Amino acid sequence: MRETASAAAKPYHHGDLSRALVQAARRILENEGPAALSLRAVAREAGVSPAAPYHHFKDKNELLEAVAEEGWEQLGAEVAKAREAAPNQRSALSGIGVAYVTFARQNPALYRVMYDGMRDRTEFPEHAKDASSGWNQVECAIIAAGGDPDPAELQLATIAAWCAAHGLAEMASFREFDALKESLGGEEGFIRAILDHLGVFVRPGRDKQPAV
Amino acid sequence: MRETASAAAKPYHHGDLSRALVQAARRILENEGPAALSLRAVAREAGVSPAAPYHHFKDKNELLEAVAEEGWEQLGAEVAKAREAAPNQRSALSGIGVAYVTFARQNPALYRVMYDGMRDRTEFPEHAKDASSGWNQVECAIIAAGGDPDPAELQLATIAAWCAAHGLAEMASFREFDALKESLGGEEGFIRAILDHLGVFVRPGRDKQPAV
DNA sequence: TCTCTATCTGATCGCTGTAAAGATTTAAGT
DNA sequence: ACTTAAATCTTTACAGCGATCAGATAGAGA
Repeated sequence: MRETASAAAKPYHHGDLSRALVQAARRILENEGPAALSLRAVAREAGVSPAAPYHHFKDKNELLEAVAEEGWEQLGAEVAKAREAAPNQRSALSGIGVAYVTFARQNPALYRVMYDGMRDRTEFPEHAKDASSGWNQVECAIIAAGGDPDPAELQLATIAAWCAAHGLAEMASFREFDALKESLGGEEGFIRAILDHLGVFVRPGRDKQPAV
Repeated sequence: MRETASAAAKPYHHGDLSRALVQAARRILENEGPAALSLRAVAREAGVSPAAPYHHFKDKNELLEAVAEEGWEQLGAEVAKAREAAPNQRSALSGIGVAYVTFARQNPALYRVMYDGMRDRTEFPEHAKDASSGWNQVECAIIAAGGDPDPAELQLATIAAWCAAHGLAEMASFREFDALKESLGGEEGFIRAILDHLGVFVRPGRDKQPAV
């Protein structure tokens, strides 16, 4: 039967296309922006006919979801890196926030695809259930930062943190704020200042052992 | 003589098409969602040919901007209403936050158009410069709530508040949070809890005279 | 009245997403 | 090895989209 699509060397007539399509899509996103991301353009970029993608994705949306999925994984990895790099559990939360917004700022087209996919749903996306997901990591960091929240409180705090980071990710692009950014020591200083102002990422409490 | 958009027999010249187009667009948005909002559909809904809109708007984007503009005005009005209804200056900020998110939740398609227009810009939109704009009202409410912030602090606080509200507006649609919402007394309780958690809308300080 | 200009229509172009049918390659069963 | 079934890719086609342009129409001003 078919192998689990994870291994590479899967020479067919054109290789394992579904992966190539996602990569092509990301290349177009980076080079030409979200507006240029048509299914046909992706097929063209991958060197196949316009109809070929339909053997791997139900429709354009499903391809975009695959692209978004990769984005969420990458974001999760960035968050994890920031968490590990933090000197203590409390500052970990702050680092996560900065990492999140920085990722969004550095991959604006990808971030857009990630959220465009979410806006059509009423169910929280699957990727949040992975242990390595950004969402779970924020939860763990909140627990680790102390305060021993009950489940409802934890969910509330996580939602709040996510709202702050996402909101900032979408607001940070305006030139209008350039002067303020400069006075705060550049982009990262700006991000940190807003997140600190929102307070979610610097909760009171004692350090604890890492929960994950 | 021109009839004021009040429907009548259909003359060759519509009378006030540009307004009718915006209204048609909003009707489509409410009834069929953002995906159905094509220029041709708007023209159809307004009863004109597909090319007619181009005599009033440079392209589709310009029409959407007009729709968004109306949305921002409406949002500004809701915010103003909430501000006036507040018993004191400090609770005004909280009321503004709830009004903002509630507006976004009750007009999701319109809110989407409003922000889709923003995501392509690096300049903060014009509507923010009006005294009645939501942005200016948040600034005034922050000043009125006390704390005497210097300009940079004021800008920071306003951005932070906006991030929180926008982030929440986009996160509040997930069913995953239904149980939490219920336990917090419904949608508004949920909104208030998150915003309170983020703290922006309940800053310390004494009441002051209204600044605007 | 005649003309000018703004507005609206109709036809058209290139692009899009998607479907259906045919071709080709790999895998499975004997 | 030979046949058959399944998976993959191409070709062709269609309807809808944004946009342009030449021409029809109507109201305003001379």
